[in-house]
Amino acid sequence: MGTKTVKTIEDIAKLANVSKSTVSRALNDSSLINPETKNRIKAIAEEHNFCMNLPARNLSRRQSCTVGFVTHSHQCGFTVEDMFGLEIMSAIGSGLDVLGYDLLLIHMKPRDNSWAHQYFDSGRVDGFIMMKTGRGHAYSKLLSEMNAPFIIWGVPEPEINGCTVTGDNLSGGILATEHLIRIGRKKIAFLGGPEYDLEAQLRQKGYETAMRNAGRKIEPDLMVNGDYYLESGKTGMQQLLEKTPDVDAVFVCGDVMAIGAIEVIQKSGRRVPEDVAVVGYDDLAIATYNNLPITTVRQNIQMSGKLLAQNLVQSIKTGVVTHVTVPVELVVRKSA
Amino acid sequence: MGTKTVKTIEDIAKLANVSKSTVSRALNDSSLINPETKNRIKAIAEEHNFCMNLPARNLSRRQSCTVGFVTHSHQCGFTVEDMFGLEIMSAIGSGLDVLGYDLLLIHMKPRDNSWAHQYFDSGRVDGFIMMKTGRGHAYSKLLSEMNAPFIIWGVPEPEINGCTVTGDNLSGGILATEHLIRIGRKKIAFLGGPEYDLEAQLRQKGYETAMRNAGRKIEPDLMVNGDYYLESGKTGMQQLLEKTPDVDAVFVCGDVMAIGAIEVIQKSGRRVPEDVAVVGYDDLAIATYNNLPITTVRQNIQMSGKLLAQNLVQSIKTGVVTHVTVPVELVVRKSA
DNA sequence: CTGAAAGCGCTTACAG
DNA sequence: CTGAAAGCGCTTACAG
Repeated sequence: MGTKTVKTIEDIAKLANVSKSTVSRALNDSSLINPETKNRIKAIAEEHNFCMNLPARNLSRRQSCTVGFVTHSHQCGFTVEDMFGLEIMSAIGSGLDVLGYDLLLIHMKPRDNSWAHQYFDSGRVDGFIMMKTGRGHAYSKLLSEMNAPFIIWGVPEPEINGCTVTGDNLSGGILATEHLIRIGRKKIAFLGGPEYDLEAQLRQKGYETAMRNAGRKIEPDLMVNGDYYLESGKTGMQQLLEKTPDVDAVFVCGDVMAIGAIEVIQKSGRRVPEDVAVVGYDDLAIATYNNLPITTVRQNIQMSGKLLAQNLVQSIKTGVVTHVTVPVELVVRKSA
Repeated sequence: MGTKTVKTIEDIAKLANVSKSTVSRALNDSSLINPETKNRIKAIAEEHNFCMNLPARNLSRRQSCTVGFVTHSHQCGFTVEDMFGLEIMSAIGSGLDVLGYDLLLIHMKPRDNSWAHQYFDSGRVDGFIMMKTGRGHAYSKLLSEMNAPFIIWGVPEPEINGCTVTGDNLSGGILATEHLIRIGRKKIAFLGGPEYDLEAQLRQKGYETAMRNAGRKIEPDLMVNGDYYLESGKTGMQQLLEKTPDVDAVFVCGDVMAIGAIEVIQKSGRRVPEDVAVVGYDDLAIATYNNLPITTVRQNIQMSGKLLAQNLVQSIKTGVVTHVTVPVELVVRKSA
């Protein structure tokens, strides 16, 4: 509770000698209002530093102008998805701000699907934003059944009937691989994501495309799957080194795994990038801040956040379902 | 809008053949209600998957059950405060959840103080959480003038009249330094924060305390200020190496700066930790994920988030202003 | 224990 | 162009 005396449109109405209907219209820039009256009212509001009660307005309009960002609980420390998600969340916030929407954090607990009802049916949020996860389908179904607008960061799939925004994974894979080819590497390996992961699949496709375009063979011994965690970067790289000791480059599907890979390479007595060049993916903060700054494929996080915001709000307002792909770019640092 | 037919307490009232007052009381576990009636109503609500409209309840109760987490815009990339803040935000979310409060993200723009009015006077949030910044005082004053409850992550200061939660910086400094002494280092340097920063001051005091306790001299040549950014870790370490080439350990006031310091040490031809041991501060995700995992002082982020949540809500409800210090612990990894 | 009524602070047909 | 009135979906004195 503040200490101000002018707190409702009724207070303004009295000061301006009009009805609160008129104040409401003036403050909402209704075209029905006499311009002079409107300006007079606005001036009074301004003078008193008036802020309309938003919950009341929202109740009346039956909307919340708020969207929920769905996160998992971070009890067990951070994963890549968390880090990437955290960075993008910030961008989403800016994007929503200019649209007059707010961002609410929603923590969903492990085996609890009640968050969707709790936040949507209660009128707390008008829609949801979530990062793609393995269980994306389940959540997507849940939300569709509730008729809740939502948008997902991830590759569009037939089963998911909400909006999507994703990076251009195919181009990303090509860019990374072409860079390694360009700097003269002969045995270029691929350290991927989980098999079911569509983003990783596309990055792999990019890798294969670039290899073929350069007249290279795709060798199964040069390809291994990871799961985006640090540990899998280490074990994956270990395997690659064992199968192909003279490997001289690796395109790793995530920056965190790339860090693991670099560690293993160095431990094996090889130098990065001299003996083995490493390209990562995502351009997380740790890519820059790592001891050996990582050459990586940058996802345009600012633009992605903005698009997630805009397209979700559009979907809330009109029901239009969109799918967009955001361009990526190669950022050359020291690891390749 | 969902597709359900039972959406208001009035719908439930009809089904149960009672008034909506009674439904309201039953669902709110009022002691006035006949237990049988209460159970009957609850069963009906359950059966229809009923979710009360929270904005309406909040409007009626004149509260929002929402607190705002104030962040800066991240246009120019991440800084330590951002990374630490991001991690703690997640913990705050969990903490608020069990109290029935929601977390709203507030992006404040560079030279714009309107966020406070916009979110508080509009009834959008009941209070604020913010990370300590150089301009903490200004914001603190702003919020106090509005009578807005708030809590700050940072060292309490007379000018700041809201709640605070902070790590035990003094102990942190002692722990880090004692570790370096214990592992036999002779020339232990201190790479601090900005001079005005109270947290860094306390860490420095911890360093000095541990040094004195061990009968060491405090040598100005072994101490230099940084600003938490990567770059200052590099330049700071550079200076230390020039002033004291045989420095064999450094306590760095932040993990990001520690990464910069390690890079400079290695570039100078020295090994970490063999030639120069490095202890960081914060235990950010990057401390683990760094190429050379960093020995650091862990701030208990989970507990801190929980306390920030609990004490702010308490302050909202009762006006009580609290100041708490959270214990820290040393995490030994590879850099020292 | 329960209900009718007023109220939270807005918006918006409806009437003028 | 403006206002009186009903309504958004709850809560909570007040009366019984």
